[in-house]
Amino acid sequence: MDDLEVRELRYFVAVAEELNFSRAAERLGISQPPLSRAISQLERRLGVQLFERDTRGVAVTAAGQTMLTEARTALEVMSRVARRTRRAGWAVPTLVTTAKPGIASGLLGRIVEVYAALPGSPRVEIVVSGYRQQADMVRDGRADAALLSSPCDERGLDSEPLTTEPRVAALPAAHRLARRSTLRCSDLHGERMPRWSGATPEECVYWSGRDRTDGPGRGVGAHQPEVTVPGPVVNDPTELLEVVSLGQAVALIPASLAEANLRTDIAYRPVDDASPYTVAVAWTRGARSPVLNSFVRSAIDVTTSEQGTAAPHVS
Amino acid sequence: MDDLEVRELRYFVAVAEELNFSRAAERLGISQPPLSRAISQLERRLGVQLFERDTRGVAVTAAGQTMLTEARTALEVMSRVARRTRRAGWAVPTLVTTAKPGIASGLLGRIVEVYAALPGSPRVEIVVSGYRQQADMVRDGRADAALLSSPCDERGLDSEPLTTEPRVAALPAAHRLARRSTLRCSDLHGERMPRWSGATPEECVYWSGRDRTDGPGRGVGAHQPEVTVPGPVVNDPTELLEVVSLGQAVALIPASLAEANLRTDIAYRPVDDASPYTVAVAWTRGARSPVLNSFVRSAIDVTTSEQGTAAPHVS
DNA sequence: CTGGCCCTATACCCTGGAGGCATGGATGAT
DNA sequence: ATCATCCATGCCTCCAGGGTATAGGGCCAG
Repeated sequence: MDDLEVRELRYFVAVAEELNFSRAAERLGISQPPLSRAISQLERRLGVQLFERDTRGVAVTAAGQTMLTEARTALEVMSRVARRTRRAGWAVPTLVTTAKPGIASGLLGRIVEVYAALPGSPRVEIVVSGYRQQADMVRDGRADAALLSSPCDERGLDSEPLTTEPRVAALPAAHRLARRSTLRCSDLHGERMPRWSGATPEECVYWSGRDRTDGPGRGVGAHQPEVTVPGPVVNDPTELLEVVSLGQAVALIPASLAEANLRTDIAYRPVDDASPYTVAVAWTRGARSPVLNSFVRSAIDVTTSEQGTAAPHVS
Repeated sequence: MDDLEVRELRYFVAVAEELNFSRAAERLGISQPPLSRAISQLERRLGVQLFERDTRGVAVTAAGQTMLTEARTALEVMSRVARRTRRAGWAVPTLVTTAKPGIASGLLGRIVEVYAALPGSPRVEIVVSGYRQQADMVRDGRADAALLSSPCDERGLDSEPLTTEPRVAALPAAHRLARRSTLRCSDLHGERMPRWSGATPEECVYWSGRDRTDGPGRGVGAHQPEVTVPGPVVNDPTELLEVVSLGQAVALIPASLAEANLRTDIAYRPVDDASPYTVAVAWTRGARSPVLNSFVRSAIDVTTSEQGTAAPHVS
């Protein structure tokens, strides 16, 4: 019968995240009583109890939990509508692409160069985005396509792999593991791993050699708890290597990065069972306009032609 | 800055579909002037012209076209939030499944039987749904899982194939093609094909042997126009065979249906290049709760064990 | 036990905006 | 020329979302 409104979802999410009506109200820029009322009305309309109010704080019920995830995606989709439409209305049709710093100026730049040379291709914009922002930018419509470096959260996106390369452990030259010629993920358990600035401590596990994404289909995999330890925060690859060199952490990095930074104070060792480092081009699930198609095609063409001429990896 | 509201999206979609403000307003249950104003405001807020009003009717601009698709999915997601949450709030946790009539009572019934016997499995409900409603029911949250018979529109869903079987042409015994031992899709061009009640004439092509779904990834396929002709409307398999027997149409049906209905007045002939008839279990993209996982597992188990003992197909 | 403290819920008022009604203006059909 | 059709504008009404004030109920310090 009655659909929910965006406002209600925002209110609900705020309360569910703050677990406190007053703080949530403040965050929303309204006062507390209207918020209480709105949530009550919401619960009454849905006929479902979303929160367990027990006088000292608020808890989310099971139903509230499912609503929370649903509401988050719904809000995402709603904001995407506006962004996409605005962009579609631009006088000059523009394909917006994004990637993280190193890739944006390198691979993405080359792809765009090839793509822009095609007849009929629109204006292309390259946005450099920060830590793991790429997927979100595509999801909420700020970008049409992105180069993602795995592992990352590809929910809601379609993607096509471009390059894949093994990952190696970067160790201080004097590290005990540096004497081994190859390693396994389990060898790194207990080691401190650098965090990219912007990453939460939990996200550190992404760099511990396992993919976050569950395998599709039958892979009904339970996650094994990771036992690497969050280490110092770094802003760029140079900083990361510096931290390793100082013995403050151990990092898993793509082989090409190791190649480009051969140093006597750092030992690079292949990690056999680490998930490979891949770069993929991604776009909104289901969006397959001609413009997007030919961009994806360009990305594939550029990487396959480069792959053949690439230098051999360090061993 | 300012997010759109659900109401605005509904208004927009109504106008875009009706291409007429008055009719759209009527459909929305409001009068025409507020609708005009709402759309104007929407355009002003987005800074994008959505409609081309040229005094006699309304046309959708390019930007409006993209907004239309975005808005449709957004509305879908919004209504899903409410449905899912309501369902999650039920006192008795329940897994809702759906399939079309024949499959619901047969395969789905057996799957549910197996699943319900598992320890810790919740209450299961089987909803019988009509023509191609299954995917929509999962998309909008009325069902958790569905058995889809291909070809069908799986956008927004994850799925896992269960059974696959060839499709055969059902021909009147006296039909000229009945003298051939095998056919190809092109042989059926120009033939009348029955329509399932509820299907639009265009959807008739789904039964003409080609898949609607574009191949994923690099398959940037253009659709070939189909040249089969919509025939009489039928409600169930028996009716379909009756129509064929009377010489009013020719149908492509799964081999098992042919097997179960061997008749002297109908000839079944394999069609070599028809896309196979497959049944898949599908669920909302990304939803992978333990409950859902084990249901999918049950579905796979049941079909793989049945597949081995299945009777051989007619030839 | 009691008085502050920290929550959320209730009561009451006020205002912005959604919607109805009447009408204007433009264009095509007859 | 007249009418029909269709979208836009102006004006009014009314409700729901929001603010302020306050009540009510646990928790803790003294």
